[in-house]
Amino acid sequence: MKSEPHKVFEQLLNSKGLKVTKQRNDILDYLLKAKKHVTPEDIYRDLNKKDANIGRATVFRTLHLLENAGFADKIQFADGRLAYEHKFARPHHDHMICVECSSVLEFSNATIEKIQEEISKKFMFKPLWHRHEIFGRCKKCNKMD
Amino acid sequence: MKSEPHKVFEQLLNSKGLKVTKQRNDILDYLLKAKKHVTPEDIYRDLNKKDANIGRATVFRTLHLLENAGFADKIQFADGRLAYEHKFARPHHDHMICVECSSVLEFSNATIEKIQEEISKKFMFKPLWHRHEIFGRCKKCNKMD
DNA sequence: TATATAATTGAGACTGATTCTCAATATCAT
DNA sequence: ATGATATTGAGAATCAGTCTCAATTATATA
Ligand SMILES: [Mn+2]
Ligand SMILES: [Mn+2]
Ligand SMILES: [Zn+2]
Ligand SMILES: [Zn+2]
Repeated sequence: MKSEPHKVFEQLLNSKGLKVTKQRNDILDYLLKAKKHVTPEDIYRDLNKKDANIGRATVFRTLHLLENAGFADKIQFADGRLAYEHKFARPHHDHMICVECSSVLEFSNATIEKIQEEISKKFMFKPLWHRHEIFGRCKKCNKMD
Repeated sequence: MKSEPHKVFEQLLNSKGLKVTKQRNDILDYLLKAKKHVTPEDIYRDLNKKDANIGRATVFRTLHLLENAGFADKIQFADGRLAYEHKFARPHHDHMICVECSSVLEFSNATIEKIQEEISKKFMFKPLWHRHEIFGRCKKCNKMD
C-alpha cells in the first residue's frame, strides 16, 4: 500500500532521472505523518532513533528536493530556526507564530491573496511565492505574560 | 548640526543608561544615508574602508539595539541573507523581493493590515510584528528570463 | 579638570546550521 | 546479472552570528 504522495514523489523522481531510495521515502513519510512543522534536526534525530542511519546531508538534500518540487514549504520561527511541512492536498496558507513557545497557527484569506496579485501587477512584478508571517503571543502565552 | 534621529537615538541611550559612542553614531549614520536595504557585512566593510576600525560584533550589537528600539527593521532575501533599513519617519511597509537580483520594491496596503488585525483577534493571538514578503522576478529580470 | 565607575569595544574563539567533498554503495535500465 | 549513473554518510569546510575578555572610553561627580 503505497500512499498517493509517495506515488507522486516517485513520478517526480523518475521524470528527473533521479532514483527512489529508502532515505528519500523515509523523509517524505516523516513529513506526511508529522502533526506540526518540523525542523531538519527533528527529522535527522528521529529517523536515526529507529532505523539505523541517515545522514544530515541527505535530510537537507531531500528537503530541498521536496521544496523545489512544490511538495514542501518552510517557515521560520522568531529565533531564525527553519521548519518544514508537506503540501500534499493542503491548500496554501500563512502563519501566526508565537515568539514565546514557537507554536504556529495557520490562516488563509482570499482577499489578502487577491490584493497581493493586484499589487504585483501594478509593479510589473512576477510573483512566485510569498511569506506572510505574523509574530506575536499565542492565547496561552499571552495569559501568563 | 545633529540630526533629529541622532537626538532621538541619544535619548534612548540615555534613558537606558547606555553610552553615546562614535561607533553607534556611525552605524546609525550609515543606515540613515543608505539608499537601499543593507547587510551587516555592508556596514562592517564600508565603515572600515574610511574610518579606522569598527568590529563586526559592534555592528551586530548596534543593529539589535536599533531593532529592539523600533528604529530599524530587517528583511531577508531569497537566499537567506538579512538586510536592514532604518525606520525614522518612514511608515510601515512590506516588500517584494526579486529572486534574481535581490532588488526590493516596497508596498503597503491598509486593507491587508486591517484583515491581519481581524484574524489575530479571532485567534486570540496578540500580534507584535509581521513580515509579508512576496518573492518573484522584478520587471527588469523578468524581461530577460 | 581629574578621578572613579561602569559601559563599550574589537580580536578572535566559538557555535549552530548548512553545504561540500569524495570514496563506498545502491538503484535501475538493459 | 551487469554496467552506468545517482546517492549516500562521514566529516571537513563554510558562513553568519554570538561570546569572552582585557583594554579602552564615556560620563557622573568632586
Ligand atoms: Mn503551516
Ligand atoms: Mn523597506
Ligand atoms: Zn505561545
Ligand atoms: Zn530583479
